Amino acid sequence: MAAAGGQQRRRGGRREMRRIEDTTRRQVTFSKRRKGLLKKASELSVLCDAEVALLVFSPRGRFFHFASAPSLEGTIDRYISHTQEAPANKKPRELTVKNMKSQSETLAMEIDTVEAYTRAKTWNMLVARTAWPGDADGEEPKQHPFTKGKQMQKKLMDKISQLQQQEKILSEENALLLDQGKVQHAPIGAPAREMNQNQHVQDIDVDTELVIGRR
Amino acid sequence: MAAAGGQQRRRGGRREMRRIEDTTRRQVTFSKRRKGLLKKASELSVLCDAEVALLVFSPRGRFFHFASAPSLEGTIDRYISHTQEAPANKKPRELTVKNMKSQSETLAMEIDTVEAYTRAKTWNMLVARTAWPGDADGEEPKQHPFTKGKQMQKKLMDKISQLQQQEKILSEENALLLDQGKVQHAPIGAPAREMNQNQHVQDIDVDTELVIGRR
DNA sequence: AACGCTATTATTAGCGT
DNA sequence: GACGCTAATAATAGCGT
Repeated sequence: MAAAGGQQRRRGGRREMRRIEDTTRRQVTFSKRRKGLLKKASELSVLCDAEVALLVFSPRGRFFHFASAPSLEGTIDRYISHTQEAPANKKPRELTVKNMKSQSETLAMEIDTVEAYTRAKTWNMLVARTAWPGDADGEEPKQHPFTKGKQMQKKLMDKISQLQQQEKILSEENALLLDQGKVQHAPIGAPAREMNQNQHVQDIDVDTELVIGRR
Repeated sequence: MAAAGGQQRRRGGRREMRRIEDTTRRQVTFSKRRKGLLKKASELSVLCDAEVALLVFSPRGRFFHFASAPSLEGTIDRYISHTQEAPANKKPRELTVKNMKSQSETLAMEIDTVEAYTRAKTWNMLVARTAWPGDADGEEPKQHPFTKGKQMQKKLMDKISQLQQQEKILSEENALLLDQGKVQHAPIGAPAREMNQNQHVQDIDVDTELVIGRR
């Protein structure tokens, strides 16, 4: 039976998982969900003693982030290290990144880390990445051989793979271009001096209104 | 009504926001919450057209991540740019967009490589490296069991739908970009010069609700 | 150890102010 | 357009299997 036009809009009901077209709603939702996401991230890190880093760019380019570690860079750095040193099977070359430690200790080092990262990233973009963070305990990333064959799932997986590839390819254009735009130079203006591990959540953009946490 | 002394253990009840001491529970919780967090991150990116990157290191050092952009590096890179360059500083995006065209051709070749590469690595990428929403494993040190029933299939189906959506969107975006060839659609360092330079109402002091554990 | 179930809270979309 | 409220779903802790 068709509801007589008076079908109220579901509150908090199931949402269609696709871009909200209405600008206002999208913005409101972004604000609310961002808050929730940051909270969740924080909770995960606290409850489970995990290191979590979250980066969010709003559609308008404003940046928000959360990091359970003292610095966002620290976690990113750890990630880089992870990718760089995972499998020894195909280690192309020792990059400068190798020298880059993890966990910043001083500001200078932090900056240095960023520089190293930039170089590493640049290199990564130019050369195919092959390092896989499969393990951290010294365990080698095994190639998975379908323990239990579920054909249906495999099919779906394949479909996903295909779609992901396409998605990746399509987006690669933007990413690649943008990256190439700045791989040329990575001059760290170094106006990041004031960054300390004051808060784990921090605003970076000028206009940003991030600031979670309490004063 | 006053609960009789027999207060059952709350299911899903309010949790104390501090590290879970019990190892087993912590691990289980980590698995569950990680899954949820990744899903949330995904939803935010899709619904609000935001670029989201999430990095998670388990206490044991295993790495999980989510990135709405094709590559995690891409988002990290964008973040670096943000920190390095003040919003006032405009970098020549024109060149970037310009390059896009010429790069598109080269890209075709790249794509082929990437495709092959991806195909080979897809499994691991999906399962071990990229923890996309729908992934529900624990901290298993090795590979993904990945054999859960219909729920899994449903997740996969959902993922497919999602990817199809994104693919469509990306196609449109790319088409638009390539067509116009000078549009400043670039989501990077979004030009917000006219945005809200004068609305400093509450730029700094906003959310004080994030404080977890108490409200 | 993992999966599924379910009670319970948490999150949140829409709306009014 | 931010804030608070409410309805309705989503997330999830504990437990059984």
